Amino acid sequence: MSIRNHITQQDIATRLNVSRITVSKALRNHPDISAEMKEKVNRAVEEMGYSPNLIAKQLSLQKTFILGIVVPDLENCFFSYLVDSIIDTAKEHNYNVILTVSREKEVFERNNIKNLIDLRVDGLLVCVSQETTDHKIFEYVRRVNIPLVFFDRAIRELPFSYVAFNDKIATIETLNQLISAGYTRIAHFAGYSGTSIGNERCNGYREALIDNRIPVREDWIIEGGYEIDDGIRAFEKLYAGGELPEIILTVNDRVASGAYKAIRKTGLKIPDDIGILGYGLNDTARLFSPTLSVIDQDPRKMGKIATDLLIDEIQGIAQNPNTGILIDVDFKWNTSIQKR
Amino acid sequence: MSIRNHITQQDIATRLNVSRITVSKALRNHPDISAEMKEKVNRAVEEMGYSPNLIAKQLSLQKTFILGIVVPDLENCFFSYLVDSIIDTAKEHNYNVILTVSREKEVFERNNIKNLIDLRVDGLLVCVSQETTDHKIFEYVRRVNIPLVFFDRAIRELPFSYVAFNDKIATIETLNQLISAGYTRIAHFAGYSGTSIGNERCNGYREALIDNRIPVREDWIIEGGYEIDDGIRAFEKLYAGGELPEIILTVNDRVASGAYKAIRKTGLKIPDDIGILGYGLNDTARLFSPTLSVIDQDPRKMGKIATDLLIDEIQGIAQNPNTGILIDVDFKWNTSIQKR
DNA sequence: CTGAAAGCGCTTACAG
DNA sequence: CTGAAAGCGCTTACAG
Repeated sequence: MSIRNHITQQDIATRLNVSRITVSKALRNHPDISAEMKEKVNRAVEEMGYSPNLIAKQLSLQKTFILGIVVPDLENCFFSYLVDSIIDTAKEHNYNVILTVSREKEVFERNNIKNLIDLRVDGLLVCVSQETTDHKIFEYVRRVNIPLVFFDRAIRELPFSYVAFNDKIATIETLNQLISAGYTRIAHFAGYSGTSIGNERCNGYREALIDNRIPVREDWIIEGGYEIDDGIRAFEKLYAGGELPEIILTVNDRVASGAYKAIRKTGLKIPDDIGILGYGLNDTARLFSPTLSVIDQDPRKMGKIATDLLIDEIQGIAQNPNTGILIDVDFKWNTSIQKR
Repeated sequence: MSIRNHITQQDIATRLNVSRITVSKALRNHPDISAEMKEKVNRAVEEMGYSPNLIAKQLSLQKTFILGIVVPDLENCFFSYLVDSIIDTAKEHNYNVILTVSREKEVFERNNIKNLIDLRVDGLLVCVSQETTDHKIFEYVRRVNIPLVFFDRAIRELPFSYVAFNDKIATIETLNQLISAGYTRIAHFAGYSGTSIGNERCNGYREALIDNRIPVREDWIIEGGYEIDDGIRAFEKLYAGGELPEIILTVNDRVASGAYKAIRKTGLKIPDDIGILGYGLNDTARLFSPTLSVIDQDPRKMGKIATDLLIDEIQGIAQNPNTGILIDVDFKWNTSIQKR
């Protein structure tokens, strides 16, 4: 066991022959205290290596300047970028961040939130796990009156603010752009229609075609999963069907990667013979060769908006503690689709 | 401003008509207290929605069960995997984690560490920024006697433990394997020789060739940077040289991606005409088509080892508070290099 | 301009 | 088996 060597305000006070209150006030630059006393205190702080005990401060102020985060999965770069941006934004406002991971498990999510409440974080940022159906823990959050903002995935019927991407609109706008450029034969490697992400994107795809009076071919909507192998399987199925589209819209970059592999195997060339685009991060897209075109979901933008919103609510600035913000998404036309 | 509604031990005590000490003891399962009293307390906890104030507990225990992390850059998947594994391991031991990012800036690093000390974390995990030259903050950490473990990048002359990859050995073993398979013409797209990573890897490359009596061609060691464009430039330079190697060893996956793009542009095929491998994560490598062969640095392994070591030091179990651990690295022979 | 008192919510010897 | 006392290191009215 180690013994910590921390100087306290009392130590400074005894050295300077004043009371600890004087030191406390001097440190907070209170008008009560003379400039020269503050000067003396600050010098002592330097010399003695004083480190203010924030735990004690938090206890007496009933405020921690800590935000609690719950993400489902840090191995997803999307979330790590997001967390990075949350930390950045929090820091601007002098908040620290305790990070927890739910691994998409409802139990972990619940325990993490409970733990963060016990730690008396000033606010919570949570991206709900895929499993979550029970709302009890969120009702508890409401009851103890801790501000919470959902990001990316929200439970919209609960009285909390949320920030999410406008996937459907983004899909429609992107496809409009491609269709205006002359593309009409577009297939979709979809996620599962059971998930909200898979659904939103697929609905956007359908709507865009219908809006442009392009018939929706059900055999060109291949529902799979979210992994590389799903992309491989989907393309094999499409290829077996005989007739090929000009462009494939994949539900994420991993599925796109699978499609690349499968396409390459047939000897077809991207983008000459077939074009691809996916939802994802432009940074990841650039690792692809040729660079994958992406409906670019900017996690940093989301992190900043969510954090600013939360801090506004903590500080009582926010007008409405139940705001929903949908972020617009940009399309990055990269070299995986020929310009026309 | 919101008013928090937290139940305290006192609230439970008044309801049960006992003193707060009795409640405190019951909650910690102290032998002093009767089973039925504990029963009553636990029921009250449930009914009243008691959330123990960990801040107060930390203050009186002089222990926070919080680890402070400083990473240079969360936008690097390597670090986010690492952080994920740190969080996992910390949780196993009932520790929470406050995460900070230095953005490779010495000032931020120093401020983050100071802030974490003020927050009275029980221990520190830090990956030193590229800029860092001043050791003062680490001497301060030593003086206040807070356990610290360096990971990935360490300042070895300081009296702290560290965990790092054995890049040089890994390079030599990987090249030995390729050379035994019959490859002898191997080029290297190196990082900057000024950085320890660039240096270690390049030295390993040279040593492996020399060990195998293969002449080192200086025109096949192309020093560049760590980005996609550096990979493109490097291959263009190599290609302009006329004679091509059988295999290129790139300093990371981004440089490998650049090489893929440049190679593809010339019409050459991977792996038929030329093979590639790089240092990196196998997960990222799988996005490449064909899948990039990697000297696979497992960040999860590093996170776990570093965290276990730190917690051992916190709990006074560690034998030697100045241990150096070098982690072995595996080679994943994927489809970007033909099997022979 | 300086300080004494009370409090934040917990824990830990110690006494009965 | 239960509780009174002192303490963790800070802050904030209030009094002088």
